[in-house]
Amino acid sequence: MMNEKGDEYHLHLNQRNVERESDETFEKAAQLFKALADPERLKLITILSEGEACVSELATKDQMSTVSQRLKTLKIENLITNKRQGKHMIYKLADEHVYELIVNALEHVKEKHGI
Amino acid sequence: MMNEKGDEYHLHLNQRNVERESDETFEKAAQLFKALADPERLKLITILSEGEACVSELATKDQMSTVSQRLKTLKIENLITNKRQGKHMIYKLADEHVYELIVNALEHVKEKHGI
DNA sequence: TCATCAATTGATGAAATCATAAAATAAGCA
DNA sequence: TGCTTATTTTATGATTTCATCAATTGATGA
Repeated sequence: MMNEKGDEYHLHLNQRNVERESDETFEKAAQLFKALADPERLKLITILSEGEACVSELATKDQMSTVSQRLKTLKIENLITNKRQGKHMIYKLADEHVYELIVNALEHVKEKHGI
Repeated sequence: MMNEKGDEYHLHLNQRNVERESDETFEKAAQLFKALADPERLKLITILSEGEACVSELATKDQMSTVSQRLKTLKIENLITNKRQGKHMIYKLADEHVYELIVNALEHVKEKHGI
């Protein structure tokens, strides 16, 4: 099959705007996505999008440690924050922005995979 | 330290809307995020946001294989599409939606990490 | 067939995940 | 204060999953 100009093909790109973002930014963004790259962590965020909750509300007794670890992962990426209230540690979303990110992803998934 | 109601704390949640999303959806969304969880793949998407490009535009000769693999990862998640044009395989973003997802993430990162 | 461009495969090393057990933090009470 | 319980976090190690590089294979056009 032929294309418009024989086999010639080059440079559709408008000379690289990429460098506007630093390597560090890409690195950090990748880490953010990594934190989101787990269905259980996504569930946690979805739950927290309805309101704050403490760890025992988010986990049964035998999942505690695992859930706590997941929350830590999310916290490191500033996706959630926590505060202590007596014996409880209460978690909530860092901001609405976070949830929108996930809603977008869920939409993309439903659209592209046709769920 | 005391909180408002002694040590009592419970259920700030408005009864779980989570189940509106199926496990499958969370699973797929997590896979999507996984595909985005790599700085090099994010760079590729950013480059492609400026226009379509073939593999050799995206890679030096010795990176070809690696770049090709990254593109495949992105394609599996329907983040990019490709078409053949002669010997070249030309890639582009699946839709603008995709890029917005990343822009959101970059914004979050810059805001929270203060870059 | 030869040269170019891209995709796939296989081997290797690095990283994430989960469950278990131990430690930290806070509160209640004698 | 010291002891006990409730809640959450951290450390450890086994397992699995991922990324990368190099080499091979496949596809296209001359």
